[in-house]
Amino acid sequence: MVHVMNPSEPKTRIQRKNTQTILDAALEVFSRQGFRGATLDQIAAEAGLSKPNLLYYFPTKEAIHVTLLSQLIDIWLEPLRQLDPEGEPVEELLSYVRRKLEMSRDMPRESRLFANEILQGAPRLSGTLGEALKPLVDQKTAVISQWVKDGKIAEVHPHHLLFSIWSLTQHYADFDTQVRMLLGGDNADPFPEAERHLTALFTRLLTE
Amino acid sequence: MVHVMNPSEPKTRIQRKNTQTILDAALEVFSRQGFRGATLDQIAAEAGLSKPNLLYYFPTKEAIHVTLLSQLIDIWLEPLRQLDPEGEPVEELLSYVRRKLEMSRDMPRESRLFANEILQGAPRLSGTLGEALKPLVDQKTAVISQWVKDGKIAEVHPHHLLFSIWSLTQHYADFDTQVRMLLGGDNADPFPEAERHLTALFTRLLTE
DNA sequence: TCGTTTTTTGACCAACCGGTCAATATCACG
DNA sequence: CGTGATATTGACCGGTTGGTCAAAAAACGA
Repeated sequence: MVHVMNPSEPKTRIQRKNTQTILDAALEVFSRQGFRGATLDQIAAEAGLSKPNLLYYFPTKEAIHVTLLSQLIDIWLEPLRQLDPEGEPVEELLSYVRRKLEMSRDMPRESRLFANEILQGAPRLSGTLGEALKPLVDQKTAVISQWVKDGKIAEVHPHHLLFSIWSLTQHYADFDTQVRMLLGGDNADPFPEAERHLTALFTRLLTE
Repeated sequence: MVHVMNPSEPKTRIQRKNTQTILDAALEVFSRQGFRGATLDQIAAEAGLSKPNLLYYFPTKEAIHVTLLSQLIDIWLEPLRQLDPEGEPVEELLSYVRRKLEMSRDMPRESRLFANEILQGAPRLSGTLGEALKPLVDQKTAVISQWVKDGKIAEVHPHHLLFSIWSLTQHYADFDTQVRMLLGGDNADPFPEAERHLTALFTRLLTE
């Protein structure tokens, strides 16, 4: 057998290191160029490996992409999973916003990879989206809906509340170029101010 | 001279029609695939023309893309230009939100084209962005800043307020696939509910 | 109508693309 | 050390891509 089929359980130390190097380089390139726009040569150069060497660890270009996306889904949904139905509603939602914003700050490439995929109509993600994302969202919107009914938070449409949280937080990763250009010449970190802004925004929205 | 150099002033009726057909097809393809992911064959097929015929009207693939982007900038900034410093602050900002949301509904391809370009680091747009977008944003944030000082709207960071408006409204175009998937099996139009949601959100944010 | 200009296209090209393969280099281990 | 398994690579391949060109077709104007 030539290709490492299960990257999460590589046999040797070298395999573990190189599969990780490749995935990291591929994340960099795919997140900027999209699937079709990225080339194996770009990924190989970014990884410091030769192109045939890439294809020693992954059978195809698409296999690299699929591996990245399937790893992404779990990471991506984790903050929403942590939303606790038993917690204090406003504080739970504000914590969720904070966690999502931290992910935009610390994992902007993952955010862009996801954005690229959705922009293209989610051709390689629609399956996973329906299986993993939708059930979780249905479950959590039901929780939010109950919070509204109980008068614990102001009246909001649960789905559109989630859309708002996603769009506002991911904007700072996906549109980073525009954000930094408009916030002035000094390359100050926009995230502290973003956190204050979003905290105020959602506090006013949820407590009315 | 072979190529039509100024598409806004074509000589003949055929040129006007075909340049427009090409730009429309290119918008469809570029907005989904990004610049590198799109091919001239795809655009030609979408336009119902032959590939050499495309290159009779535009010298290169990049020229088509640049033409689209430069046309886009004007359309894209128009709603912000209409923000009237003399108007009623809250109503002005809510109208701006409404105009941006209408653009997401009526021009989703333009929104995705813009998103794709920023995601890639705005390599073909950074110039125009600095010349056209930044001055306008500086001017309008000053207006918003004054509104805050005068106590006409609640305290908000002007730049981040604009980022919020952009991300929330454009989300419904750029992430349309995800939005429709999560809002349930029936393909109901999400925009009426989105407008109610965003109106409530910004009303609560701005009037505190 | 006929000659000129504009438009369209089939055939073609060099560069690039994802992927293969046999040969080579390196590693792990008794 | 030696030897088998693992890892790496240069050379190569067929298909695709952006772009060219000369010739044909269509539109236009007198």
